[in-house]
Amino acid sequence: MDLRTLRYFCALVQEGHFGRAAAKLGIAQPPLSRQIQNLEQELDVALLHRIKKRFEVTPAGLLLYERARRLLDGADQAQTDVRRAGAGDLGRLSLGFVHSTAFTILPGIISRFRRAYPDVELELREMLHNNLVPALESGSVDAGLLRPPINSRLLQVSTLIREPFLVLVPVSHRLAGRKSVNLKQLADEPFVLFSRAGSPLIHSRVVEMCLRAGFTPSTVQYADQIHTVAGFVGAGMGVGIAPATVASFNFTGLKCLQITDRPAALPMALAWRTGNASMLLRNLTRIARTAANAWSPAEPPKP
Amino acid sequence: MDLRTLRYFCALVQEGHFGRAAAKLGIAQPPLSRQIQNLEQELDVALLHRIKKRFEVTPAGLLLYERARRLLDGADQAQTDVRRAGAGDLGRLSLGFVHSTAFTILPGIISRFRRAYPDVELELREMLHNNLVPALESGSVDAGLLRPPINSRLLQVSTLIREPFLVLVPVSHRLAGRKSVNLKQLADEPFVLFSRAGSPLIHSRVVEMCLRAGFTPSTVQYADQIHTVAGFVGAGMGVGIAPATVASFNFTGLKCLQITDRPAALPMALAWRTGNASMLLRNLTRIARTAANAWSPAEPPKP
DNA sequence: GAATCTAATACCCGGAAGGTATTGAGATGG
DNA sequence: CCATCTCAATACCTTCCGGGTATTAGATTC
Repeated sequence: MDLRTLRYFCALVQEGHFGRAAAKLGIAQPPLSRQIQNLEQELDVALLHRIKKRFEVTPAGLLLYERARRLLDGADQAQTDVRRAGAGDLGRLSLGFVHSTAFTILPGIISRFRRAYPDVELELREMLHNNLVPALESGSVDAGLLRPPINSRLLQVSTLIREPFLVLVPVSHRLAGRKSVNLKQLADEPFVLFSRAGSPLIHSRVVEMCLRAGFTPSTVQYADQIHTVAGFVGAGMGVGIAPATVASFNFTGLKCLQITDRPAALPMALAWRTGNASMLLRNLTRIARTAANAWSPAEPPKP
Repeated sequence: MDLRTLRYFCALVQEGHFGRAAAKLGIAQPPLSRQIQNLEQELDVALLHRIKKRFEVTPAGLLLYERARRLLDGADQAQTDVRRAGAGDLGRLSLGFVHSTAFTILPGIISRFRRAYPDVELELREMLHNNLVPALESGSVDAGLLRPPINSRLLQVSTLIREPFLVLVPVSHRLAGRKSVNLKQLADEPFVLFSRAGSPLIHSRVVEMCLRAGFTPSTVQYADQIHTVAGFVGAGMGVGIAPATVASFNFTGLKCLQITDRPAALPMALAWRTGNASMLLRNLTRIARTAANAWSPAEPPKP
């Protein structure tokens, strides 16, 4: 009992006529007659009540017809779904991300991906960097948004955006009126710094760029996240250095100034396991690059 | 995409190994490899991620596996169900019956049939004789329990039981002590008669047997149903003649006497449309005959 | 590096599915 | 009432697909 035979039987029941059913199926009438006979023989059931060169469908035949219809519909559906899954516009994709991406590149990726692939279930999981990397390696997460450097030979990394740093000063600060500033001008300022524990990468980058400018920042306060840093600076506790995303939040009480030293920007990357050929992933990386191109640090996330 | 191919693919996914899957399927390994390749080609989807002589199932493959499992299960189920339907122990059967059978042969048939064929939905429809016959002819009812004569060339009739008639007398009656009675002895009695309108067959039979015994029954009261007749007799309104089933009700105030004249018994038959080869119907007729053999007029219906 | 295991490839064979021609039984219409 | 038409079944042929065996190529293991 294969699907072709069932298709034949359904056509026959629908048409009520061997010749028309055969024509509809694109075959000749004798093969259809034989297939139906074989089916009846295989099931050992009279599906048709043949009476005077015509026939009516027996109750068993009617039952088979209903079941066969459902099976055929299911098979068609399965086929199209599998095709779609293979093309990457049906399925499930889990995307891990570190907290800071939620304010930069992630929203644009999500909305674009959802629009382009509404039938892909995009599972979003906020994770710490150090948990996300092994999750990617093990395959429990398909793709991850996180900051390089990523030291794993199993993962492929594609940098999406590079966020420049900005200097934050309270509105009352002597430098608040300027558009840009040289780091050396901040040598004697009290600093609100990203903490080593909460944001080790940014912490080291900020300290490093200050050292390169010739001074060690004198820390008045540590903070874990960008909002906290901005809040402290806005409260007049000191100056700060933060990724450019901070400008898009419109915090009150502070000004954002460009840095003439042009220290190395902070990259944000998409990472996935090497050899993952899934079209879902491929589509996500494409979408991510598109979103990255449309992203600008000073503006709120685009659709 | 036919069921065989899906079966192959499922086995492969389950075994995770071409050789073992092929062995399980009872075929050699090369044909299996080829079938899977053909399937991938037909769907234009990579179902397996082949990596170093081993493979893992892609998301699309996993989706196909799930769908295929369901389809295969559905096909198996359909096959067994259709076989059962063909054998007559799965399906739906409608049985029409006239009121009077509900106290005689019908209960035994129902309980036996339900026990023997629990998966056949037995649809019971009480109908008037004159509606039941055309319903049988049109096929809207598969079988009918009713009293001959049935004048329809389209229907086949099988008499199940023959109910003798009994005489009913009030307990205070002069004949109440006897076991049997000759009809002639009732010539001058007031009669409670089945009405011509409500029970034409019994009415005519009773009148006929009285005429044959040499008298016309003088009617004191008409009644439509057996309960009413028995009630009136029990109330002392007169004597009556009724089918033997009356004895099984244990009405108070009356006695049931056999009739030495032995008038023709009242038949009850099963009827169905000629040429209906349904196994459901065949099973029902067999059950009905069994139930009829076990039936006795004086006792309450047997299981 | 030899042995072994696994999937893929090459090639052959048999059977099943499809096609054409025909039959035979009913229905139809003049 | 007979000729014709219709429709499913039968007979027979052809083709192609599924399965088998033998072999190859690549990877792992001892």
